[in-house]
Amino acid sequence: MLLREVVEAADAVSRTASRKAKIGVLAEVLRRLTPEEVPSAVGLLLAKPRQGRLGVGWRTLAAERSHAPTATLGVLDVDAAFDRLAVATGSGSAARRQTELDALAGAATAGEWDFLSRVILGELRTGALEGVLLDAVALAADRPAASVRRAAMLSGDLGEAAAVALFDGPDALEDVGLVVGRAVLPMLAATASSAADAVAATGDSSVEYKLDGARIQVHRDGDEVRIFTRTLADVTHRLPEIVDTVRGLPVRSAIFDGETLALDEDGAPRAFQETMARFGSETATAVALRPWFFDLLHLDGRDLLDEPLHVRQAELQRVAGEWRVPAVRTADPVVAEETARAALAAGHEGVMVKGVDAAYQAGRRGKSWLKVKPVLTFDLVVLAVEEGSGRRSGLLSNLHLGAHDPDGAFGPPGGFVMVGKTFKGLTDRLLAWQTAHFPTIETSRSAHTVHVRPETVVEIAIDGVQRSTRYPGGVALRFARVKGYRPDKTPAEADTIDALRALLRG
DNA sequence: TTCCGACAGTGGGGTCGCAAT
DNA sequence: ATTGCGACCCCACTATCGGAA
Repeated sequence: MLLREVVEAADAVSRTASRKAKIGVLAEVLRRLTPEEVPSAVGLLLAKPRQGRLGVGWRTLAAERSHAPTATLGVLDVDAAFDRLAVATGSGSAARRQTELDALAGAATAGEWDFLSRVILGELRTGALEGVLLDAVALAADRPAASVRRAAMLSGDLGEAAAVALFDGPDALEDVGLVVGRAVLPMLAATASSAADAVAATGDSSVEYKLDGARIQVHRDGDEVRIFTRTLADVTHRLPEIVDTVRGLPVRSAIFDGETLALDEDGAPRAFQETMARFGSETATAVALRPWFFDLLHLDGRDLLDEPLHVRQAELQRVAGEWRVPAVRTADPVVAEETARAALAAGHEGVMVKGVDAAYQAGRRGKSWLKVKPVLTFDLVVLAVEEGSGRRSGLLSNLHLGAHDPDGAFGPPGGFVMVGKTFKGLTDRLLAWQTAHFPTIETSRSAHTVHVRPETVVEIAIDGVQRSTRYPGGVALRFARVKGYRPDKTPAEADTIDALRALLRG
């Protein structure tokens, strides 16, 4: 298939808001692919190349390039070019990447290059990603969407599931199952405002400590152990101590779901940043990571995915009890709240509340898993606003937030110290208001940023703060979002940098 | 007819490795 | 040695479509 056909389909998908129409367009393209084209075409349509990330970002793409007058590139030509980009490494690789990009751009029309650029950056913005494409595969292959979804989630690869659905017959699709050693998409959680509310929704529940680390999925098959992240990257080589731990468990084969984090000398959890410094490093070993498991998807030849949580937990307790996340089974909101308080007192993030009768829904953000974390709010002052992009083009979106510095510890007394940005929590109405308001108090303007007089107070919710080298106050907001503007407050009444810094020591 | 589940999009801070400077 | 880029950990929230109720 020609790349042009994929690009035209993507353009058609962009032009309609109707999901059914998007699905129809995509299904038509999928039907015309050959088997060997399916994984790369799916990679293009999801802006997730089959090869993974190509080591090319917006900066590398910024160079001016010339294009072909007519469309001759095939889907497999692009796939081959992506192969060459993905393997470019070592001294001189940046120049080789540029050469390769020049060649690809030169073989593509201007419209095709615009599309390929978005694929390479990983942001197609056509309003169709995994969810929509999965339905399109089901339509094109005339198979139940649930079967395609299950195959995609259990193989961790929609491209592979699509190829099976389209070409290998109904039985082959149903036969795609859990394989020890092959990563499965992890189940995700929705948010609840309190442990009591969460238990009210999930009934008989497992209330578990929510740890502030990195998600891990650990597979063991005999002596072979593999560890995957939430996005299914293989990080086995970085976590030898977890490999050893799992090798020591009394199982032949198993798939564990859990979290890993670093503890300090007293056994208290270290800051997320310290866990990540170890988790992300190829060489650091000074800080040990330990696993905490909360689910078991497979044990000694038996898939447990469809078993209720309490059955999976009983098996987990039996084979890896000492590595389990602390958990309390209850339907009592009072007990759930007590557990949440205990989790926080032990230095953890909050709790997860899970219905004990629910199956493991790979890749879904279901209502049977609810996360509960405390929310803090602060009144801060807007220092600047950035122009939005995509659907926020033409609107002032991302706010620069400052805390009051009455004593001048980080600048002139009575000034404001930037502590973070946020674009979250804004409704269309607030975006429109911001866009009208901030230019009226503009002091200067740089490329995409309007700097303003520090007189607009906004209430911001955060999960906490972290140490920062980026911001002058040494502290940055974590997961900041707008709750609403506070026209009733003056900038002098805003919360102080000291109040935020105090959270660092909390 | 109204409600709500699932999705897509919009970006946030921090950390690492690596190549270029 | 330092800097900039890219990948990837963590993540919240709103708008929208279309099936469920």
